[in-house]
Amino acid sequence: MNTMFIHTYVSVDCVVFGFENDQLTILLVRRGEADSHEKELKLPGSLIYNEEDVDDAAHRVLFELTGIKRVSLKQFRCFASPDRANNPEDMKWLDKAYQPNINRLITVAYLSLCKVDRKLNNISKYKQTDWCPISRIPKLPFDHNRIVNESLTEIRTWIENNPSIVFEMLPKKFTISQLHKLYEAIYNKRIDIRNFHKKVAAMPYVIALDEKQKDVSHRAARYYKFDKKVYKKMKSNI
Amino acid sequence: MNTMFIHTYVSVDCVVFGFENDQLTILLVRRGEADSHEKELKLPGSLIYNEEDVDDAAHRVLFELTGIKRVSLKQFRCFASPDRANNPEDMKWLDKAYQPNINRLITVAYLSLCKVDRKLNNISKYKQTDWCPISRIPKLPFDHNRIVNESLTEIRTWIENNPSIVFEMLPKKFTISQLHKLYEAIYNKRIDIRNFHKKVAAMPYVIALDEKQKDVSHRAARYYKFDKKVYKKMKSNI
DNA sequence: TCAAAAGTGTTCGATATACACCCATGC
DNA sequence: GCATGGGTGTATATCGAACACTTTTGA
Repeated sequence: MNTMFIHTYVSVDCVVFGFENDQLTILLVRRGEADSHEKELKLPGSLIYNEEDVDDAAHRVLFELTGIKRVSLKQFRCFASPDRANNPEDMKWLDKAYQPNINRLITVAYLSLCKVDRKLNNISKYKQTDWCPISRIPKLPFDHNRIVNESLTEIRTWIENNPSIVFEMLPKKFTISQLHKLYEAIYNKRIDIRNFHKKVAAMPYVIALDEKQKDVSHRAARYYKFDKKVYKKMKSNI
Repeated sequence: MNTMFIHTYVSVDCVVFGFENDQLTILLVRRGEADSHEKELKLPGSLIYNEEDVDDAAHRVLFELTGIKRVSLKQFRCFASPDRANNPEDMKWLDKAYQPNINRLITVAYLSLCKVDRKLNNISKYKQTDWCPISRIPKLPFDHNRIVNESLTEIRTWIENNPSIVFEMLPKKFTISQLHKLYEAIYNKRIDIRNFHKKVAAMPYVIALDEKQKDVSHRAARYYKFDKKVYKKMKSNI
């Protein structure tokens, strides 16, 4: 056996964005099994199986987390530095979680979006999951902090290519204000609200509903919904 | 040893674009060693070594091909379908070129740009290399045709993020007409020449030289050059 | 009546698009 | 003098950015 070439395990790691309290948040899971006392958080991920494509593995991880089968996912980079998994803590965890003597591990990073009010599958192998605001991401194992940082620029280019994905972070019925704050969080800058209204009015796939907010101590905001069919028709007409 | 998870070799494959006869071309290499009678063409690539990052492996492959150490490279996707390397011909080639019993192989695809008049390292392990117009790419092994197709959309987003890279496909001195035809090839559409002149005039890093074409049977075109320093300074001022 | 957030138009500058003729050179 | 490609300007449409007040509601 020629040992000159790497023969390695491959994992996927998913950066799942949500939106809560006017902030982008990321879904983190506790590393360690149910009975473990490990406290450290990490990105949800998994080694990939035999006979499994990386895209399928990422879908599997997200299905285990959220119960959603057809989630939007974007592969954005392979991380393969030889020393990305040689921290003693990380190696110990790999030994325990998977098997001993994983000498090298490369990972393929994915981006995904999710509504934070979604009931997560805490019954699954992830004993605990947490939405963590991006301004307060703790030190994560492996190169997960780097992955998170790179995902923040990826999310913008993704939205520019496919504006429909932002609605995956909002409830089915949402107000312009919510959408506005979401855009402000994603681009990390103030966006003029009047220009924003115009921008939304130019999106034929954002449909005004008759319904309004109730029991708010100020003028009630109108609800809107995202219409997938209108979006697809519009996109196919380009 | 848990065999549930893949334990795989990893390769890099490079789609190197050039520009010749008003067409985008891709650099292909003959599969098979010097003494082989194999005729099939493939993308240049290599398994990655122990202790080597994928980015480094891609740089190594391009250095072997072109002799350029600091070439621009963009990782754009990991291809990991379980059946991407199970064509008998491809498996036979893997056995010969690397070692027997490579049961699975995932690859990380890179995009790069090169001047076609560059002297290529035909002395290297690639016995023969060919610039092949993208309109005439033959059937390639593995999923290399798919990789090429996806690279064509990647090159545009790359240029939009970094307009300086197109000059890597042109000679040091070039005419507006060459640049114009290159943009037309990349975007695969006609671009109005007067508007294009304005666009170039708005690029402070494209510098007019005093020199003009000689011995052409029409009005001689002025030469221009790309100024890296001006580009970097401009970019840092954003 | 006050606090708090919703909703609404106009102007300006920059940028992209459409479009046609004269110029320089070699043969 | 003609064929070939080089080089030039103007008018219009579109898009993004700046900017402030009135409306609705519950407390």
